[in-house]
Amino acid sequence: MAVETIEQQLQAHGIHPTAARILVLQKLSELTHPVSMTELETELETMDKSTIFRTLNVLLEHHAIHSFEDGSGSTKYEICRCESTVCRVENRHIHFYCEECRRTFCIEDVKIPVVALPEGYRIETINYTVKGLCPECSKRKPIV
Amino acid sequence: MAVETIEQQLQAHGIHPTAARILVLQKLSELTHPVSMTELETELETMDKSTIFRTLNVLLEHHAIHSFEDGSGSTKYEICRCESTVCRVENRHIHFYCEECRRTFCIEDVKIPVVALPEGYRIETINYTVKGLCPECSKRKPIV
DNA sequence: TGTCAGTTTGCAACCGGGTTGCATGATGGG
DNA sequence: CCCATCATGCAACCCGGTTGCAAACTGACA
Repeated sequence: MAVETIEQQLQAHGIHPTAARILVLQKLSELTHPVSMTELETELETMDKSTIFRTLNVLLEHHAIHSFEDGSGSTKYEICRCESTVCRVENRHIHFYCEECRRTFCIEDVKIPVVALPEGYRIETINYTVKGLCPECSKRKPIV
Repeated sequence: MAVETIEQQLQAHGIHPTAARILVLQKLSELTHPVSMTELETELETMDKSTIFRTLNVLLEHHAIHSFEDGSGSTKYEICRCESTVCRVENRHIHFYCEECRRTFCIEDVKIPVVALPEGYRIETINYTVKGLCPECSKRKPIV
């Protein structure tokens, strides 16, 4: 993807660029790890929770960002770094949730394996999250 | 697995069989689809929410049942039908969540694809849930 | 069989993520 | 410049999940 401003990214996805949307997308593009709504709330103190909520939904609907559940109890959001405006599910990477330190990792190198479903199912998105111990915590904990 | 009573199943997993635990496991073994805590609550009217909650956790800890997040917002539970008392992740089937009718389907025939993670990660469990439209709803909705 | 410690359960209250209604504020087209 | 429309903040709410505590139960031992 060519270098472009946040505003251009929004417009490319057909989203009317407002201050809130620029700020949220900006923040998401800065962060190197997926964040929850609550984390965004603390990052963007000036912005109301409901605004963040609605902004994230707009970004999601227009496929400017992804969301997924990692089992931490709160949905995580991350910017979509696809070339095109539509991001195919097989291009998305998997995530790892550490049950010890409760951090969520992007495993950029590993893409979501796509299975074949029985006739009739229409796939919209796939959630592939591995849970366990991250390398750091794994070292500290003995093998059972 | 040989035919055995719910009580025996509990004991096989090292769980002290109490009335509540038998009822919950009983109910889970009857149901053919994964259920949320709330659904269990309505199924088992006599039992308190907190009891169900704690019971599910006991069953989970002892690997008598599985849980997973389907993106509906509430965790789903289903009985573990593995031969052995430990259920390997590659034997588990995937789930499909219909965004239209909000039902969760077991796709028994399709097992969770297991990926290789970078050095250091210790895998405990994998959540693989496909979201989209189920065959029924797919028929009713035009292709975009 | 009675007693006691440890376990299980129900009740009530709580927490926090997510969601909504409503009123105000910004925006862009005519 | 004005109005319709969209975006935002505020406050309240909903609901799944969680916890503290006291009462009920259970099982081991005397």
